[in-house]
Amino acid sequence: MLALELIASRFRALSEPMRLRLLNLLMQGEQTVGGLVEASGSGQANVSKHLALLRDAGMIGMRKEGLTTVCYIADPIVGELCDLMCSRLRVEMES
Amino acid sequence: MLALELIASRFRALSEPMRLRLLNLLMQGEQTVGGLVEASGSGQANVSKHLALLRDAGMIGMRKEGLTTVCYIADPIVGELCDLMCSRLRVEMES
DNA sequence: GCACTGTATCGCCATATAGCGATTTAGCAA
DNA sequence: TTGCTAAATCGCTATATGGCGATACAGTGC
Repeated sequence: MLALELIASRFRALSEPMRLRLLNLLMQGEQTVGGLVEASGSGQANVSKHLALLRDAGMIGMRKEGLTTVCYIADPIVGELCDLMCSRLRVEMES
Repeated sequence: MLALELIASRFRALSEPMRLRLLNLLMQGEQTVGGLVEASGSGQANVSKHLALLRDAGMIGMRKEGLTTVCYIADPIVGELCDLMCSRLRVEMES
């Protein structure tokens, strides 16, 4: 895959509100898929698909623990990118 | 618009290879739409649409100069985000 | 007025994907 | 084995969007 496509695909992983919500929840600590379903207010199938996409993008990790699957932030870039974007938006709001 | 949707829409603006290419070209200095069409190797209609999207996302600015339209990077976040993503990808490649 | 040029926009098609319910799969326990 | 639960996957629909050619619009010069 070309570099630009790789970069674009990672930005695309951050381009859905529901995925940002899931990442935000995970930034408070690791959680099970079920916990994320409940906390996000979305359907189980959707959350599962979004999490798989985030995993494929390398942003989160998942480990099986018996019946449940635990998710956690795997890429430190996630917080940095969101902080950068958020602080920039704050600047624009104020001006 | 909710904050998460705003943030998501800005990441989405960065989620297409062609738009990253246009931004990369503009990081070398401002250019006309026609110059970007030629340099990008894409069609005029597509480039125009991508540029309009980037403008709506606040990432570039455009000013009319006679017949031509000159585009320029308007948001300093563009370079930072791409640098961050690129350096992170380099780290992953090496490991 | 007319012609020419640079952009923007339109109409179309193909693809991607978010969301939903239903189903399947995997692991645990009786 | 059977049942139960958590998660993944399937099938589907609706929507969004990238790319294309054609067209419309706007600014310049004749």
